[in-house]
Amino acid sequence: MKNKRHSIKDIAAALNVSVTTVSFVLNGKAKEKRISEEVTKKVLEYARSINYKPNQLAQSLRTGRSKIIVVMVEDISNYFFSKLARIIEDIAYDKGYKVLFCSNENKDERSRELINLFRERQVDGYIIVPSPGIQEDISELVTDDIPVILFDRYFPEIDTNYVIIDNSEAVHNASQHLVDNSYKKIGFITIASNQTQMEARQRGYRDAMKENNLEEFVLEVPFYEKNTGKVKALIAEYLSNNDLDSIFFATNYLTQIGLEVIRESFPDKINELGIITFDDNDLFKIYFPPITAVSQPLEEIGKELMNTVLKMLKSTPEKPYRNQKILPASLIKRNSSFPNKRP
Amino acid sequence: MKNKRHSIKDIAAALNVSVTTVSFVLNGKAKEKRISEEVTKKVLEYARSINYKPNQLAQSLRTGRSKIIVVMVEDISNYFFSKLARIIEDIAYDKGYKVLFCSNENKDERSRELINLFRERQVDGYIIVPSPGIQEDISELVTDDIPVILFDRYFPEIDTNYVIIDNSEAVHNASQHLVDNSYKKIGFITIASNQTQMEARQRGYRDAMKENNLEEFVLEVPFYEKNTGKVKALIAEYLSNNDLDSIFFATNYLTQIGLEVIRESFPDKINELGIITFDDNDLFKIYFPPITAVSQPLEEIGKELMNTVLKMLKSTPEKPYRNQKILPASLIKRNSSFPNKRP
DNA sequence: CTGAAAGCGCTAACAG
DNA sequence: CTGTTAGCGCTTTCAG
Repeated sequence: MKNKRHSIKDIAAALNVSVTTVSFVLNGKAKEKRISEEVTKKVLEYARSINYKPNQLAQSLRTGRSKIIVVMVEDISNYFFSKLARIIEDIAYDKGYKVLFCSNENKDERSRELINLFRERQVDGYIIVPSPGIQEDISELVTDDIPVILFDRYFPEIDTNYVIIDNSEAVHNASQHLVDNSYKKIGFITIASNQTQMEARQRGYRDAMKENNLEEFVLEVPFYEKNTGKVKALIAEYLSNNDLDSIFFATNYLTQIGLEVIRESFPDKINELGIITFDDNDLFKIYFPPITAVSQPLEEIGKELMNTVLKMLKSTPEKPYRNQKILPASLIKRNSSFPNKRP
Repeated sequence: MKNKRHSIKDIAAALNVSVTTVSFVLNGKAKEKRISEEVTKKVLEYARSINYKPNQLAQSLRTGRSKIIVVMVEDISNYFFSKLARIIEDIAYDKGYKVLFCSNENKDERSRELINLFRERQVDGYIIVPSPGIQEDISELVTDDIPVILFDRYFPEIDTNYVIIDNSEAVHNASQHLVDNSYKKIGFITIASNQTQMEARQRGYRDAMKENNLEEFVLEVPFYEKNTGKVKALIAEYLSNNDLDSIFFATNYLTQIGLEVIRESFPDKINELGIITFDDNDLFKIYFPPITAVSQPLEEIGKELMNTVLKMLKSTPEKPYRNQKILPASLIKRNSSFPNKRP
């Protein structure tokens, strides 16, 4: 039952035409190359009948396109990225592309390794969440006319395509929402980072506080301490030193750690503290209390990203396809940000 | 700066040797083919100096190996699978393989599509979480001598490699843990499914109940109703009809839905109901109460899977590499299963 | 309208 | 010990 693969040559031989003709027909160039209706049909039918599938490898070698797109994110096991991966996957397979996912852990070293790895393997395009210091590698891709699009964050200094969300606006709105619900001492826990997305978020918070004449309480957790108990200690200290009535977590995993701290050290506060988190998670909905979250439009981001690379793939270096998209995020209001809905 | 790629021919020309020599040297066959030390060194050094990278595509076309492994899971955005993906990714890149992740949604149709898609693209090996009815497609892969390994569940009828965990044992232990903590009316909420892993889990529960002379309360949620509010209704109904003192959720997403139901319809019960879930999640740790979970050894599963495909890739049809591994799961005990640790 | 043939970059059998 | 050469399967130019 091992149906040996058919090649274009087999078809040509069986039908007594040349491989050229077969190739033309199969690539939809019959009209253009003015192949007779008759032959065209014959080839098409025969190809169907033996269930001919072109050898992608050979095709790639010849055309130089691998039909592979790389999606490099910070951590594929992160809720936000894995959900997005699911969406991108669907679009890609639909369009005949394969997608390689990989995680750079927000480290430049690893990002570089991965980019080099994939450059060697003639990947067609890159969708990247860039780690802080890889502008150079990114611009190299750009100058080499390799389709690359950034998302989640970008480098203002270099002219690339990107899809991001309006972080400052989103955080600004969400902060205002806390103010509207009469929270007065609003803390903002974020990562010490000068990446665009984190800076924008902090700006959104600070602006909102200023507009409302409220004091700013920002805790910047050093980035390299991710995963360590030190972050917990820092947050715990921050919480006891400031008598906050609400907290805004600027990122997914800080929320997790923060909630852990609250659970362990201030369990009674969980039902009075106002809480908002950046990036939603299925489980926040069912938390006690359900947690208000800034939610990124995953579906839209995924589509925008894929459509853009696809278009870039089709464009020429002379007239490149440009797309720098800023999408709005939405605020999903749950009990954790309404004092009157507590406990 | 656009450093045009170097080919093996360039090297040969530059060094005045033949491509064969270069190829042999570069493939580490210098010794075997008895190439002189001198030439070997010369080639190696020159290759280094121009930063030569072989064209994988050409190599693949020639050798028939793409160096790509497919990992097909139910849903890559599921916590369990995405964490695992992260582990597999690391091992694969380390070994010079690329990994393609894809989600079959536990649907046969989609599984088949994907398998066909990848067969056309000469993928080297498959790591698969099989949907219920694709035994045939799997055995086809097996009889065609294509490395495939199943995990999470398997088909007893066909002789494949697999990596699974001891589901019945794990659930049995966990159930016993509830009994030991003096829960008497223990409910078991699962999916109506005859897949091995679900059957084993239910068996583990039932056995434990029998051994302790406790009544069995099983709710089987029809599979196709995943994602609908109907599941919620079923669970709500089940909970009001049975005055349970504890619940065992047989799967990840049932826990989420179940907790949602409890939150919405029986909020006061959250602090008395004993709760255990199958498959951990970072957020269960910080829930109120923290939720006891059966946790699969992700790291081990990932390693076992990758090592196995890699070995299968190296083995011949005559002496295939066999590996059917059953790993133990562990119970992470948290407050939700201790009546005395509840407020 | 169709075919011959070159060649993408690499491997490996065969021949010195 | 090293080189010649025939492909892997496909696309595409050029020549009828």
